[in-house]
Amino acid sequence: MTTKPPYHIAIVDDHALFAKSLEKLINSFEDFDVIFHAINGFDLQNKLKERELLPDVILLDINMPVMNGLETMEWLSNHHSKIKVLALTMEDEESLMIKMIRSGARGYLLKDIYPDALKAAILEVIEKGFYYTEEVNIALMNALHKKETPDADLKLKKKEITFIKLASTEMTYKEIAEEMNLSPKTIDGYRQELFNKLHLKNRVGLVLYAMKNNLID
Amino acid sequence: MTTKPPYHIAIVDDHALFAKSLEKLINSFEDFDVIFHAINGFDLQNKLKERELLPDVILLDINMPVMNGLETMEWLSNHHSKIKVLALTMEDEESLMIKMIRSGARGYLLKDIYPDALKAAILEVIEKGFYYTEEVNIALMNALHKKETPDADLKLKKKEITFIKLASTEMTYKEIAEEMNLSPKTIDGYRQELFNKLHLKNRVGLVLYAMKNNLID
DNA sequence: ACAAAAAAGAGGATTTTCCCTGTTTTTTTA
DNA sequence: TAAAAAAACAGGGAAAATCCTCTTTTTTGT
Repeated sequence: MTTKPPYHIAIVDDHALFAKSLEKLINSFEDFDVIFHAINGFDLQNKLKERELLPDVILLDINMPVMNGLETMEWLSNHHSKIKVLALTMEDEESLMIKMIRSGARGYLLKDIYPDALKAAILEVIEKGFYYTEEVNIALMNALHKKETPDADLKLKKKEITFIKLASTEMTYKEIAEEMNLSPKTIDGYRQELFNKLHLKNRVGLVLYAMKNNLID
Repeated sequence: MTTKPPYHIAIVDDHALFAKSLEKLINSFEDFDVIFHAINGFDLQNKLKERELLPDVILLDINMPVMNGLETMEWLSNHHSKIKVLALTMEDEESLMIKMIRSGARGYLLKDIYPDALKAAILEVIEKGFYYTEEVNIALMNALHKKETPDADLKLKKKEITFIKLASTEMTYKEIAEEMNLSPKTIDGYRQELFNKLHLKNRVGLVLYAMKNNLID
């Protein structure tokens, strides 16, 4: 399966100014053609359905409000595994990087790279199938070498997430119990369970966990 | 003082990919010319010093690591008050918006706007001297109408900030007291004082305050 | 140097959080 | 449909956090 120029690119990013600028930049590269722009994962799903021409490469922003990069990546892996995806993000968070790659992203780029690097990355993804920078390699090594604390991707239940969000406010547990229509003792059970499996010492730890995992803010 | 085309624009943003893309976009507008790109406030200072041609408008990103948008804006007001500055940011935080405008920004743009809106904004800044969107006007109104709660920019003492940072960890107050070489009772005083003046109900509130004000993370 | 202000510290009581070991109820699954 | 698993709930106690009023020490302004 050899892809031939012009290469078709799609951009998924909720910041129109960035997306449109990027489109112009990429179109200025020889042999590259931006075929559409989606503002989030849902929009991407619709646009992929209604078009017969699929992109060769998708540049996927990770931080989006409606359907974020990770969810979108998982959907893409299941429905369009042939399309190569380059994740695009503002900050390099190691854990997120790992998750994106595990979900099928072919590369991971920070938005502070220079245009030439982007062009090289897209080309490499098309030709070699992946593009890994030094940072990504280091993160991958770290992930492999850590025997303990896979800690990162254990799944929380809906009620646990609801609880964490409420615990990350000024409400008391009693108030949270009322809000969730559960006994304070049940709430206490949630708390204890979460403390145990997330290795937390107190409620502040829970708030910090919520922050790091984008459950709040 | 009438500015004539071509209009000279400078971009200050640490994300090279965005900055370079934006440059291409703006250069594609008629009568607009990007004369340089700086990656933060310091870089901007240097570039303004070493050039004889000054920009008419600066597009200034607010979230930068080295010298952020607000600090840069204040320097610009003092040293280059004739250059019009449009603040550019990912998210609309009302308090930050107010601060930027108070420091001399002529307008405030979110990165999710469309290119046409950017072009219109730059033109309006050049012609009318300012560009205020609906959001900014609302924020300004809110700021004016709020008699109480200037709440936002009250000054915290060094030790209070140290305390808040430590309170935003899993340490107990006793441990924090040891860390700061103070009696637990003194720490309790700090806590109470902060609760009172920030209108907080508990320690979680303090952590949330620290988050919102970038004292942590 | 001295009064005023700010910072540090204390006593003591109440509430909330935290922790452990259980039972009862509901849901899942073989 | 019976057994197993998960979810909800409870008692009771220790630790931490919260709240109030108050005294002592240090710093500051003039």
